[in-house]
Amino acid sequence: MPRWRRTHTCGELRESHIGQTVVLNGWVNTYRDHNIFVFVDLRDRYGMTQLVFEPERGLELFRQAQELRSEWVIAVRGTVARRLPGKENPDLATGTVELKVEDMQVLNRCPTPPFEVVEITEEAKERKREKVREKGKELEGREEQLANEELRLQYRYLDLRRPSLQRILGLRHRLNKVIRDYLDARGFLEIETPLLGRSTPEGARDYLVPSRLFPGSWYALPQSPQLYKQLLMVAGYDKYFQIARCLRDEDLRADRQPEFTQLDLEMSFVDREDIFHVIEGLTAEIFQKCLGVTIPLPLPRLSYPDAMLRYGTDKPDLRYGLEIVDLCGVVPQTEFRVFHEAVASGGKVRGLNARGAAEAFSRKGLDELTEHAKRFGAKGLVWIKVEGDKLTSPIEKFLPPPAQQALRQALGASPGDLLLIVADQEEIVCQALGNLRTRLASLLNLVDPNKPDFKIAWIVDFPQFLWDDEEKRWVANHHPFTAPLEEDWEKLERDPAGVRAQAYDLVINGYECGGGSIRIHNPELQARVFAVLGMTPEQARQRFGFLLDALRYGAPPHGGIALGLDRWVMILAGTTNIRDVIAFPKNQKARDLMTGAPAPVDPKQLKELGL
RNA sequence: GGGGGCGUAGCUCAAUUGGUCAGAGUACCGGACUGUCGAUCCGGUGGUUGCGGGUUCGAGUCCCGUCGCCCUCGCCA
Repeated sequence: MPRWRRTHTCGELRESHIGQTVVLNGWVNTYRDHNIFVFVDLRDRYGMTQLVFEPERGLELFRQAQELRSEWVIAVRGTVARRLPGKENPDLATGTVELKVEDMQVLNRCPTPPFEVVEITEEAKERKREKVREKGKELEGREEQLANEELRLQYRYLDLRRPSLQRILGLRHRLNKVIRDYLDARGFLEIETPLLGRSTPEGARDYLVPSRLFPGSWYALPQSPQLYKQLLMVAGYDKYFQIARCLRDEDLRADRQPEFTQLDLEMSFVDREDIFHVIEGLTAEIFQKCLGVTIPLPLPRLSYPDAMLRYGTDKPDLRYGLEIVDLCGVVPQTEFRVFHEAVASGGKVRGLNARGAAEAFSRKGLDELTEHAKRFGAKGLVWIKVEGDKLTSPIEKFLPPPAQQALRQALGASPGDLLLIVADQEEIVCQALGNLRTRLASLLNLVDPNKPDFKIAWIVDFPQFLWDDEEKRWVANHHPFTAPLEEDWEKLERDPAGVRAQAYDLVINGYECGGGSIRIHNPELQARVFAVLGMTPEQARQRFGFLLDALRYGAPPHGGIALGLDRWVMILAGTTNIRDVIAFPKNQKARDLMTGAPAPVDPKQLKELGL
């Protein structure tokens, strides 16, 4: 091999190397056999270099070159040469030179791959289109499309050869490095915590691991290192972080995998502002070093109630407006029974203004919007088209002139606008309008996928508890160790719904990218919170005894946050599919199509585990 | 568990209302070609239309079931 060890990578050669004898190793990306020349684009993760084979270098070598096929692995030795004038390839970083091959070793052959690994850049496509146009031919409808994702996941090692996936994994590496450097420079310690732990109630479904030595007992894989990091605070490791794998046995989504990675972080002797400060600095650093984008600081903050009112969600996409407006004040002037009934029964009437969108939606389009709203529990959707000084709507006859005037004013309506209104219980109004808002943004192309735009905000003042109608009890909104706002402590027992938590989420472009809180460091307060959650002291002791004990042994005030790194990479990379940012992801049923996991095991293994 | 979408050649897709429709591009194989770069040109191989059943003179197309994949609701402290 030493004779064939590469001297350069496939992305490296430039005009300065002209005349040098070099060795390249890589995969055959494409080959072009011209009878008297063979061109090969040799690819590795650094780039691509054009190889030229000519018969005068030896017929044996040339015949070998004609045999080359996609994805063969080869080593070549040759002389770097300037390309002929006018034959440069502007799509390649190495496009001014080529390698005149003098010797070659086929390191491995490859059967015809199940799908093409070759990736054509947008620039190359555009150049091709231009060429076709010059020749006066019609542009053929041949657009590159990726093979079925199922197939690509099955042959993940082939799909991962694609430059765009290699770029994303490179970005992911860079993100990890920026985080480690940033936190290291500020005195944080990276500490690992166990994967085999104890199952805790509340929260997501655990992945369980049977114990061989204690038949019938189980470890749980961590949903997050939450408890351990609090214990580290008690232990005096006042600035901790970990890039930690977390596992939750819940159903998957486009932005959710059963195993994912968090930047887990915790600090002692801090309040919310200290956490914000660290994370805002880190956020700016990440965007600067990964994308060269400057994020203005401090980051804006939005209270949970405000977010719910204006955007219908606690993770609003702030890249566009379409803000929701409360219209309860306008209802008395209308004669629409549905509005009056909603308000009378404690519900809300709210709407939003899709500016200039009246033309964009036909009757059919409006029906589709209505269907969309209904999917989230709304009984209907009121639409109003603003046409000059006239309002066109199915409920027009219930809107006397004063009501029309008031609606226009409340929603800031101008001619050409489309107003959409939902009346129902508040939760449903929020869900319906919140989802309508994102739907409209997509239909109206309010977000340009090719123009990087990052709107980052903190969501604060979450409620401490939510009522679980199924279990008929209060559940922790964030988690049971979150500290309530001090001024709300007195409400704990008499008005749980009114207790605000010292919790915060970090939202980027509509994705929840982080969440954390100031924790409870006082065992009495912790016991009171457990009580609200319906846990008896005995249950609390049984489940979290070690934490309650630790809090008694000199726990410092502390708090922290966890960032969902997979989602960060998604946003940095501009993809909407979490599988694009994980080297070996699971499919939607949590299967690994490449290895076949999960799979049955040998009965012998089960017997050893007492199963 | 519910809702929606998809499944046709190795790959990406097409195939009026059920009626020579099983096709195109690409890949692959063979040939031509003195500078290509998604090479081009000529020719060829390649299909149990996911699987099973049904309706029909006739099913890729309609019906029922089933499997797989994607999106989504529930779920995800």
